[in-house]
Amino acid sequence: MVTLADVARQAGVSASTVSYVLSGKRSISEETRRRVERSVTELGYHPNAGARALAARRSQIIALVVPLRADVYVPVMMEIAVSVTVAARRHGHDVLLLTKDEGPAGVRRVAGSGLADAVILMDVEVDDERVPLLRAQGTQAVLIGVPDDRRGVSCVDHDFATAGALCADHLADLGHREVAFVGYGSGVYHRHAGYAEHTLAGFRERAERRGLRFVQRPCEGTYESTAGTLGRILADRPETTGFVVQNEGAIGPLLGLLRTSGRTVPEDASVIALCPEQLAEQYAPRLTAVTGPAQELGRVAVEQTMGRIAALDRGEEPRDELVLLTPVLTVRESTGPAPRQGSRP
Amino acid sequence: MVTLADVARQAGVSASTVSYVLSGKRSISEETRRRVERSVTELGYHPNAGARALAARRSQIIALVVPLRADVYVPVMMEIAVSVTVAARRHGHDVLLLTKDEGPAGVRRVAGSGLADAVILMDVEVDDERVPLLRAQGTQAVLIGVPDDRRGVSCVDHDFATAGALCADHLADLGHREVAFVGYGSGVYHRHAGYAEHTLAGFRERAERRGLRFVQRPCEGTYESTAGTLGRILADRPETTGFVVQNEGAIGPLLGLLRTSGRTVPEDASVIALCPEQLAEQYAPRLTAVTGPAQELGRVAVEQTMGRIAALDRGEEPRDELVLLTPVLTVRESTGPAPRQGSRP
DNA sequence: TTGTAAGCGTTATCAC
DNA sequence: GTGATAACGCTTACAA
Repeated sequence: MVTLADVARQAGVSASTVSYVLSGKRSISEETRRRVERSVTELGYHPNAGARALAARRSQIIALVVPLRADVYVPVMMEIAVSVTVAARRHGHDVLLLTKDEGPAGVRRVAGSGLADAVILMDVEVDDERVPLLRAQGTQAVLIGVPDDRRGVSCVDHDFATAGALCADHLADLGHREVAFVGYGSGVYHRHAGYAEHTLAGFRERAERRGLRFVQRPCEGTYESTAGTLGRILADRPETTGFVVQNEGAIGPLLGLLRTSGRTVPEDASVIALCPEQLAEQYAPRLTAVTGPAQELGRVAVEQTMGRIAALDRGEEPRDELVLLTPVLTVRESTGPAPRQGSRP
Repeated sequence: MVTLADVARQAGVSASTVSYVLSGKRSISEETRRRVERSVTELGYHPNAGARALAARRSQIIALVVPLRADVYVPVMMEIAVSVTVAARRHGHDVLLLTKDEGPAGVRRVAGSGLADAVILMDVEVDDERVPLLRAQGTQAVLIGVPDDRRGVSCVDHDFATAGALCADHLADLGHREVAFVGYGSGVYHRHAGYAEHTLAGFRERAERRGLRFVQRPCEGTYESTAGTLGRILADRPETTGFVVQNEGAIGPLLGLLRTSGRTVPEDASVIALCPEQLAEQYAPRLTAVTGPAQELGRVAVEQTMGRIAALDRGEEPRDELVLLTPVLTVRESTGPAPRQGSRP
């Protein structure tokens, strides 16, 4: 193994000079710099990560905790993980992959041992038990998701309220007057999951402002529950022509059931989904959808992480940020102008 | 930060004793062990990862290189990544996530700096440029996939030949006599991608042995190419009743086209896919499919990695293994008995 | 069974 | 602009 000392010897300078050439933390004469850089490449020197971490008290590693089971749509999770990795590399950091099933212990371990300089958590719960631990440990952390108490950490998430509002606007723009919001199972709302509540609130507020009549119905996402949900909607409000679906599991069944009930999409009924693009593209007809920028999520999380570490290096207290990313509406084939009143039998 | 010395002081023993209690590398009296363990928990001691890596010359980290783009079906990739992480933890190791776009440089960096003790590569090409580098560096490596020259590394992959054979057997068992293999685009075969060639060879060999008549047709996986492929098959061999599809992109189109051509699956034509379970479950009808055990792939890769590291620790030369995992055939709704001869118009 | 001490390869503080 | 040198926190012969 090639060490700093080896490079120093062959370049005819001291070890500290080599170190400073590499870190750029003090001015070096052109002459010396060149000699050192030459030796570095000639010998194929790579600074030892352990030694560096020990001396600098920084590992240049951030830990990323991913959910073990696919609560999130898996390709999106992967997209976030990869974008975190790529962004971290741009900042000279590497990413350590942890699974959520290690629980708080995993976070304690990597932060406590100095293995990671900071952690990024995915799949955050409103009362996530890892957050108080992070705070107590003084571990720098960024959450992808927003817990109730976010003191001591930074957060980034989709702007669900805007997502909901975009749906209401789009349907209103198309002339729909009577619409339905097919949400998650009622359990999700009972535990006050932020993404579900904010979406609904954003939708509701905008729908009211635009003068839409609407119903909101929970839905478990199975075929049966979707059938039940849709049946009730059509029984209560037979004039409903616009549907907003947030529950990904309900999309397929809903499309099938609408067809079965004799309604053509988008001629008789418009459907707009809150889901990833990949998913929206996959149905027939392809779905008009509101989608959050998954890669941005990872990139911003890394920026926030770096910001916190930098603050610490300057001896400042890191700021607890909250960034909400604006989703975009992509119009595809599943939405169209509202049918004329009474055109259905 | 709590250090070894802190623990030693409060337990009234030397630093090395604490170290040995923790590593179990020499026998310790019950009395001492208890005192040390008590201090460890009381003080909340976590061994410093950098210091440990520096002194032990082992980071207890393995690097996992994942493809950046979804050449592989993403959920499966994620499943493998997670299973690698979980398996590594069981062996006291952590996983560093690298993306393939860093190329050979990434591998050189993490191994050269001692950041990782070994690397696991996904998405391996037959003439992968990272393999010679690994060999030259003496970096311990395990590949998920099999390159042409696998000297100096261990490999684990699906047993594609068996997968192909299982397809032939199943169709033969159901009484089909005339079958078609819808493969990948011809480019894949021209560059001799192992998974494609081995599957086809396994299928062919077994089909011949079972007396099946068959054609093999490449297919790019788009709707248009699938239409072309199927059209040619039905023109050349109108009596074809069994289809094997390896190209995931071609599955949806094929099912749609068979329907359009007036053939009902599985009454008129049987379709068997080589794909992940999740995908097979997702079509209507649900697909009979041959699937490799993705989680096993990750687990075995980690076992192989640990084996190589252990060999090194014993001063032995690590053995270059090749493990092929047997896929399983799951019968679902897309295959059935061959229709009676001439039952089609 | 336990202790002493010499590294491991960097970084960073002092000096010059 | 450059060079000694003392940490950094742990592992592991070597002694006792």
